[in-house]
Amino acid sequence: MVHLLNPLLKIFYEYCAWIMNAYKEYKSLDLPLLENEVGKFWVEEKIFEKSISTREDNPPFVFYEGPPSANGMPGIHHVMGRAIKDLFCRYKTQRGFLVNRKSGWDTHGLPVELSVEKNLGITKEDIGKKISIEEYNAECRREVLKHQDAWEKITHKMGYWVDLKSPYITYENNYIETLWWALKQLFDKGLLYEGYTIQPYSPAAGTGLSTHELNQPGCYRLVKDTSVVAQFKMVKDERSDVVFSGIHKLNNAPVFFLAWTTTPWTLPSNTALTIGEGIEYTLVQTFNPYTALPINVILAKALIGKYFDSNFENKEMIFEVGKKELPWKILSTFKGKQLEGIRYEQLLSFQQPTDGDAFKVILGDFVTTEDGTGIVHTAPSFGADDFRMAKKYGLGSLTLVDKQGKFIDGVGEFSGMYIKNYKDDAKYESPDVLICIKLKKENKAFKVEKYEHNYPHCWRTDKPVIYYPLDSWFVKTTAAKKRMVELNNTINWKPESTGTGRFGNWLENLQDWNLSRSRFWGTPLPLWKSEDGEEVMCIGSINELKGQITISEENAKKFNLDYDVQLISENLKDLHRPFIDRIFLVSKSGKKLSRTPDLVDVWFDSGAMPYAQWHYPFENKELFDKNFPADFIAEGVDQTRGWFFTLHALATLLHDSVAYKNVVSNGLVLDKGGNKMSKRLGNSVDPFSTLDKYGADATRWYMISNSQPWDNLKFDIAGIDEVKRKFFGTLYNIYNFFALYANIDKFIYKEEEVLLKSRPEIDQWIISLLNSLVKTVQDDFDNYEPTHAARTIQEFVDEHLSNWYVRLCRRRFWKGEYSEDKIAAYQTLYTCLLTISKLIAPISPFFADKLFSDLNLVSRKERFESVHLSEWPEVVNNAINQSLEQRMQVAQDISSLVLSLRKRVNIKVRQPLNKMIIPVLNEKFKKQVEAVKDLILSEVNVKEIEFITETEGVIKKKAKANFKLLGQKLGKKMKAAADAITIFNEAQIAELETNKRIFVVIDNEKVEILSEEVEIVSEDIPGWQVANKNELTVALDITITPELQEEGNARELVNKLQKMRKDSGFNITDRVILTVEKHDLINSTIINFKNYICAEILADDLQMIGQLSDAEVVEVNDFPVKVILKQKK
RNA sequence: AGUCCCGUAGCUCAGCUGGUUAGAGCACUACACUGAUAAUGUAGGGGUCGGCAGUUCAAAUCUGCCCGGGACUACCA
Repeated sequence: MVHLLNPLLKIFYEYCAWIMNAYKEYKSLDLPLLENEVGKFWVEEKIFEKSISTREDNPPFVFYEGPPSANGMPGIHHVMGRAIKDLFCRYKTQRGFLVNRKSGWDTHGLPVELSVEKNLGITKEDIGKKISIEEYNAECRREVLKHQDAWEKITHKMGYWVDLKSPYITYENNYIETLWWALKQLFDKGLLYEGYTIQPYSPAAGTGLSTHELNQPGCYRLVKDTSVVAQFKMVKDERSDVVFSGIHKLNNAPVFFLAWTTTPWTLPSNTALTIGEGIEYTLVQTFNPYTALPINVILAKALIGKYFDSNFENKEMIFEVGKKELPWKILSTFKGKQLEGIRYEQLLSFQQPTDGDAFKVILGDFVTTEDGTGIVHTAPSFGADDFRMAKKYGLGSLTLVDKQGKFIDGVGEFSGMYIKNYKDDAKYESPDVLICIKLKKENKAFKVEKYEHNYPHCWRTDKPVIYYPLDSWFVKTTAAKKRMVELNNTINWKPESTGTGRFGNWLENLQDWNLSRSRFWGTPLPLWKSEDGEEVMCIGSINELKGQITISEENAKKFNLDYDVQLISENLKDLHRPFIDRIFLVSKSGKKLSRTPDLVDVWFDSGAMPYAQWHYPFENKELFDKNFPADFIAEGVDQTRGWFFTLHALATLLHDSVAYKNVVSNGLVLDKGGNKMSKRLGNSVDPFSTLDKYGADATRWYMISNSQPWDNLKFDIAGIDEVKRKFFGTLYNIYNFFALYANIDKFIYKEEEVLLKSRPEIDQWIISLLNSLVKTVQDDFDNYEPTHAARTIQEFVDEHLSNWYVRLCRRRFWKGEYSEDKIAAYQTLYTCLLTISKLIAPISPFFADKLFSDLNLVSRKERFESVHLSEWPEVVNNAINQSLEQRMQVAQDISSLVLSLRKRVNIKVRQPLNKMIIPVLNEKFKKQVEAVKDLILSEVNVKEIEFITETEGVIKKKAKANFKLLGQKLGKKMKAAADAITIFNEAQIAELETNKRIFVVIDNEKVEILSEEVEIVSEDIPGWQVANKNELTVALDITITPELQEEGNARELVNKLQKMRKDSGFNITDRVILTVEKHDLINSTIINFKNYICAEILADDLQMIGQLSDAEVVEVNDFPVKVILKQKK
């Protein structure tokens, strides 16, 4: 790897490699360096482009890129999201699909505007005054792609394959033109309409506020407002008979609804009272505390305690102003439902609504009995809930406050008063207070008090916000609600719950889509309206607009307008404001139409990307047809009601189709403590430095394997390190091991494939596992379950390939002739590595490609220059051998048991032992073990396996209930039966085995138990050290005979001498001469194992001498041996 | 407030349609391996499976309620 730093040296080495036909060997694993190199290779050889061009005629797999805003810097969560997108696109490419990946940039919207305002030190009010809209928008255009280079850098660095050369950009004219086309489609279908909506509005700033702005820190503040419980007088008629009939004849006092408000200024605009359908209300006889007039009031039963003292209940009905003892008495109770539709007299009748019914009781689901009276004062103009209710019941509204925040004319003494002190008037009197005084005097206020609560404030002016109806254009999504639900049911959501739950519920409660934004930098609404509001024209293309301009030119003189058509046309090169605002059109009836100044919600921009990215339908019609709908999209779960929704809504409305067939909504990336990352907290992870340090592959692998994409990821750098060590380190070691010996033996895969059945058992086994692996991984990717795929691959590499196959086969690679067995070993390992390179390619594209190339450049087995152009491995079903996999599992289990037994009695593996004993309960099991006997014996350094059967009489059997089978059969008796079975004696077990059934008495009832309902295991061999795992039992003969001791000593000595060789820096092939000082405890070992020792340490001579000076001392099983090891020249 | 997700060992996560010793990796401790070695393996300790009820012969798993973390949406008269 080091040599790659120098290009000349690199060429030289590659030349050498070519001449020598050798696999590259590495000194260390440096992922970032490797990725850098592979990344360059991709660029130079245009691998990404080729991955598309070579599949030109294949079926497409359509992917949509959700456009990021280049206005902000990429964060680590983008790496996460893009890793998911990338891996499925790469996988489908490997599966042979044509996967086009057009990138895109989201360029409009508030964040851009805010950052421009911050940069220029201006506020929204300055736009059009201190700075022209033209200059402002030019600034936005510059600002928005500020970080584009950073985005491109991270894209390359993380190995995200997306076509950056021809991105769609939402501010471009072509893009906007498609949006207009879409809007016109909706307009023509009658799905675009103008209406009121209640929005947070700052009278002081004279602007509506987005919820985004309202969520700025510090906007909600604790304030003290005058609150009032007002009395709304009930009208006595048929509807209210239910109430009046409950009043005793002697009581002639009027009946009032009590409703509480913290915004008394909205009371003149009241048009309804809302109650809860299921809430219980009471009619209470009492007095007005301020006037002492006898009254009857209605309020929620649950809230009586808030206004009445239980001490005065049912007291004599006498009261004077100023007294505290307010007597009260419950006359009757009702369910909310019974009160529905009852009318009341207007509280403050300055004006009457003209747009609908008013002053009646309605039902609303939002009413609670947590505070207030359980009856909600409803002013449709000043509350979103109120507005919704008004629409539902066809209620009229009153908007007696203007946009400056003052009462309009015709509100009596309040006319012209500001509802809050917006002008910082020192002598300001609050109409809230004045209204309350008035109500008190008129016997219409039941309780007035200061109330402290949280109320939103404008973050620019620090003044209270009000909710105010504003003109807006809507998309009538509710018209297609049913269809949207139906289509949604055909979408494959990952996870499913997001689709059915979060998204599904959202669709069920769908509201019309408010498109209007009163901003500057965004797609202008292509709507021109006459002054009287009666005629509206929607423009669907630039050509159409040009045509209309020509017509309007002729009319310009009529309207007395200075109209420079040439200038206007030139300015059409930019469809943004302010140019577009200067255009006026003429309606068919000859009215002047001017543009509605609103912009389109940016979510419309991105939701229309399937069409707009191709400038459809003005161009690329065929291309669009082939690329709609998408097979796959992926974004964060926070986009559920954002992009996922707008895509779906537009596709449904425009094409009666889904926009995407499969969608992965991934979770958030949190810090390692599970907190949201934020710059403020300083816990955000910089993606650049992370990728620089750990590499993209390790980062991607970590992200994908650590948690399911839709679970939040607790991002911990240490986890990446672990992945690097554990997974890539292991894989790298395996490759290096392979390369080392393959180069020595000049294995370049030229020989004929050794038939699978001619290969040793262990080769067949790993190939079997490998094919099972391919199958699993393929299924996982097909089902959009990348985490399981990654974990399965990881387990295969770690547990099976490295820790079992390579470890057990090491000797096959470095011992002996270049025989068929050796070739089989090479071929097997090669196949595993190459296949793995393909399986991991979607997740870790760099390392995979390097592995692929390193193997393939020598073998030339594949005709592809990159793994990403290669074909997905085919599952060879008849290579999968379940019983082989099973018996290898048995071998692993037995080895593990023997090792644990050795551990228990503290005998190291280097000490050979004579035998182990395995009880066999059936012939099949015995055959299984015998097939893998040699592997086990060499692995655990034991000389023999002895099988014992019950005929020898040493096995102690135990019975255990099969809960699943017996539980279903016995039900309540299960527990007793299980206990009975556990204490079966040998005779009972024997009976069960011979007769295949046994009867036991449980709860005084005879119960038949069949042999298949019981598991029989041998858990113990009396007198032996045994270990169990499931049904498996192993006993170990731990007797160390003098012969075994000597052999153990010999091995120990060899081990120490090998270490000496290595420490002395001898080459692997150097010959040596060994001299050992005589010692009673070691002499016989050396004599008996002389040949073995010499062979292992490559000694040509071994001498034993009485006294040895200048000797080194090595500890051999706790006694010191003096030796001299000399290199033979 | 509503909708959805998550809560299993100190940490990160597996545990399928309920079935009896609740698993892995990291970390920790001990030991081993030493011709894949700036690697690796084995063993051990460590868990009232967020809490409480319920269904069931049997609940980490199913149901309800509650608590905690998160996301989105809507906001309080």
